[in-house]
Order: sequence, then C-alpha cells, then structure tokens
Amino acid sequence: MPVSTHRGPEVLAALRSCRLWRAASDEAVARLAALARMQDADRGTVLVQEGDPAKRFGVVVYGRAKVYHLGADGRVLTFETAGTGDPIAAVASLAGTRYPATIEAATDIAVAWLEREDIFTLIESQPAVARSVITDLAARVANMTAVATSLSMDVAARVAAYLFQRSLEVGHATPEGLVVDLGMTKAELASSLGTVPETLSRALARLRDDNVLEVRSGDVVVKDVGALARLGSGYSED
Amino acid sequence: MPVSTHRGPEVLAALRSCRLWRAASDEAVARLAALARMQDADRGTVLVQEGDPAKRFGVVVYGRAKVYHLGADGRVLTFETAGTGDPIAAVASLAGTRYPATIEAATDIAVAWLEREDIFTLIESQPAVARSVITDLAARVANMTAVATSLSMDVAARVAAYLFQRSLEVGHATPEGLVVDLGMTKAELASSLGTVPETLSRALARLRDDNVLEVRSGDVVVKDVGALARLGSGYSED
DNA sequence: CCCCGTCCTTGACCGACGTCAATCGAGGGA
DNA sequence: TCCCTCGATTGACGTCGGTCAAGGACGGGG
Repeated sequence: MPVSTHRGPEVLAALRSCRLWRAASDEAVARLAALARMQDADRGTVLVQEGDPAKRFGVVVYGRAKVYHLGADGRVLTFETAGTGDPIAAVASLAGTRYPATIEAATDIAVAWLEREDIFTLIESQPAVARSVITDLAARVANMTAVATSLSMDVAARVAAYLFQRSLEVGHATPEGLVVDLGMTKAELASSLGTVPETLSRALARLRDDNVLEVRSGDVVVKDVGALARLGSGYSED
Repeated sequence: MPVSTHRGPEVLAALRSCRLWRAASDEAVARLAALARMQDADRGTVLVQEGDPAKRFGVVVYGRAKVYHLGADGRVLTFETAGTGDPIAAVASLAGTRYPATIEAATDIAVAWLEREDIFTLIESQPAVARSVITDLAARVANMTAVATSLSMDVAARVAAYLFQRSLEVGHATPEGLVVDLGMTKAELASSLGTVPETLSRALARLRDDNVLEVRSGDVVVKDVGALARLGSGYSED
C-alpha cells in the first residue's frame, strides 16, 4: 500500500522530467506542480478506463503504469509501460475524446493529475512548449502506426522486428554474441507483440533452430542480426 | 494527366480549409501559400515512400491520396484517404522521423508542399494555431490506437464496428431500413479493415444470414443496429 | 531437502482467415 | 447485340496462431 511520503520535491522532479514540456522554465513547471492533484494507488488499480470521457491527464511520479486494450475475448494488447516522468492519458485529454485504452498501475504508483486546460495555459505562457508537445504527439502517431502495421505481419516477423530494434538499442556485445535483454517477462513481451506466451515461445524456438539466436531466461544471445532485420522487414535502421 | 490550371485561389482555398491551422488568420494562410511548392501528379504516383526520411509535408489541393502500408507479402493496409484540404505526411514531418506509411495519388492530384519549419513559424506568429495542431495530432493518436485495437479483433467484429460507426455518421432512415452508404468499394473497405475482399464478403454474408442487414452493391440496409453495436463491441456511442 | 508457485516450453487440436480458382452479374464499347 | 472487363461472391484448401493441457525449470519457504 502506497504511503503519501512523496512531498513536493518528488512531484516537481517527475514533472520536470516530463518530455511534453521539456522546454518549459522551472518556474512554469513549479506552477504546474502546484496545480497537480496527487493520487496514490495500489498495484492493479485501474487508473483510467477505456471508453470513459477524458477530462484530465497524469504524470507518473513513482512506479509504473501499463497502458493496454482488453479484448472482448479477454486477450490483452499492451501498448506501453509508463514510468516516472511519463505522461499518461495525455492523448485523449488533449484530443477531448474518450480514453482509447485502459491504464492500470503495474506497481504501487503515485500519479500527479492535471487538467486539460493546464497544459494549454502553460503553452500560452511559454510558447516554446508547443513545439515539444507537438513533436511528442507526432512521434506517438508514428509509433502507433508502426504498431498497427506490425499487427498486420505474422508473429515471427513481429518478434524479429522487436528483437532487431531492441538489439540496436540495448544490445551488448560479448564473446558469445550480442546479448539483448528483453526488458520484461516473456508473457509481457507476448502481450506487447499482440500474441500469447505460447506462440512467442514457439517463434523464439524457431529462431533458435534456425541458428539466429539463443534463448535464455531473461535475455537472448543474437548470433545473426542480419537475419532479424530481414525477417522483420518493415522496420529500418535508425 | 494533371494540368497546372490551379492558380493561387485554389491553393489558398485548400490551405484555408486545412484543419491544422483553422485558427490562423487569412494573412498567415496567405503567407503559407506563398511558401508552398506545387506538385501535380498522375493517379498512381507514389508521393511519399514509407521509410524515407521526412522533410516536408503536403496539403491536398485537388484530388485524393491514399495512405497505406504495403506488407512484405503484398497485402495492403489502408489507413486513410486524404481529400482537398487534408494534410498528408504531416505526422512524420512534425516528428522528424521517417515516413511510417506510403502515400499514393488515388486520383490525379495536386499537392502543396511545405517545409517542416513553416508550420512552426506559423505557430510562433499565431500562437492559437498550436492548439488546433495539438488537438488534431492527439485525435490522430486516438484514431491509430483504435485501428490497432481493432486489428486485434476478428474480422466480423471489425466489420460490425465499422458499419455501426458508419451508420451513426451517414445512416439514412428509409421505409426498408437504415441505409448506410459504404463510401468506397468493397475492395477498398476490405483494405481499410485489414483484410481481403473475400473475407469481407463472407463476413457481410454472415450478417445477412443472421438478419442484421441486407447487402447491396454500394451500400447496406441495416435492420438491427443493436446487433452491430454488440458484435463490434469496443466501439462506443458518441 | 522437499514442496510449491511461477514462468516457460512443448504437444495436440481446431477455428479463423488468406489464397486460389470458378462463377456471375453489371456496365461499356464497337 | 456481343464481348470484355471489373467487382463481387462462393467453394475448397492450407496455414497461422490461439486454446487447452501437460510437463519442466527455477526459486523461495518451511
């Protein structure tokens, strides 16, 4: 159970590190912090329910939140995991639509809630903020587009694409090969890729049999990065 | 073959009707128009190639453009069709990433191209524009999220969800039932829903057999709207 | 040391859906 | 009027992948 030990400094630090207004002055961020309404929640608490009308948005102060869609058949598609400083529910709030996804506390969590208008007020007082909000939102559209296109590929390609991208980001060269930490459990990864653990396991087993990689508990050892790039075509080098 | 008959007025009108800067003054829009570089293209021309680095964005002056992803297996997922006044390639341009989709002229077309910085300059001179850009982008994220979640449903649910939403938008009550124009050929609709014409045809046939609707050439007659809502659950009334 | 919970893997099965192919209108020229 | 084409429909078939079920492997607690 979360205890309300987070005093101002924590909130301020979280808001300060939020990408949306990285161009804002410290004073402006402090003003935001003064407006924020704090919420502490236990792990598993639903913070935002898909379909509800959006009125406010949050910034994670402590802990992690999972953004997902719960299908009619019970299957879960995970879009994102938000940590300290990450905005949540910002999109629907800015668009004025209903929340397009559900957000749940993945750990005990503290969230600073702000009103939709607060960010527009901030932009008026600090026009440079508009730019960072715009580029962040645009990047989100591009991301979601990539997710949508990847869902039209088969699971093997999605896995390969993910591992390829991941190997560029966190791959660590060792004598035995390129060690790539998955960053989450295989069950969570399966959900991020829009599939189930069994299918993910099979896809990884196939890559192992084809000598592309070795599967270990929390990471994989990539032996043929080119093969990953080829199989996951549609994703590019950046 | 497009002829360059579009003089200034057409370009101006198209830019004026663009949602992104609907708050901008006429003078500011005229300034944009002066910066625009025109392109005329035949139907079928690829205007933007998925994966290319984004530097500029366009506004459709005349004709229609199709935004899609071409899968490795040749299957096409259509995201959007842009008409006069609609921005194209704006997202990647604003985000500074590579284009996440391909854009092709669906008819002979005229496009006004602008530089990424032009819109930021506009925002600086007319801060109110920031708000419309932000809400439009946020709405796009919500849209793409809905597309992604719908791709995780089965085809029957996607068809029902589409028809339900469509019946709210353009449904026309008649003695025989609620007539809903599809707005495109069935092949195009199939591509928008991430499937193929055969499967769409079967899904519609099933709805017909279940007495939910009647299938006609370019439209359907809905007899049970509630059933559509139920089958396509995940979409809501707005 | 053993037991048990959690995570992962593997096998068997089957439903959804994409592909191939044949058929059938509905226009549109010549 | 006769084709010829294009879009739509329907059948047959194969494969991808999700579900159910049965083990393993690891780790913590008694």
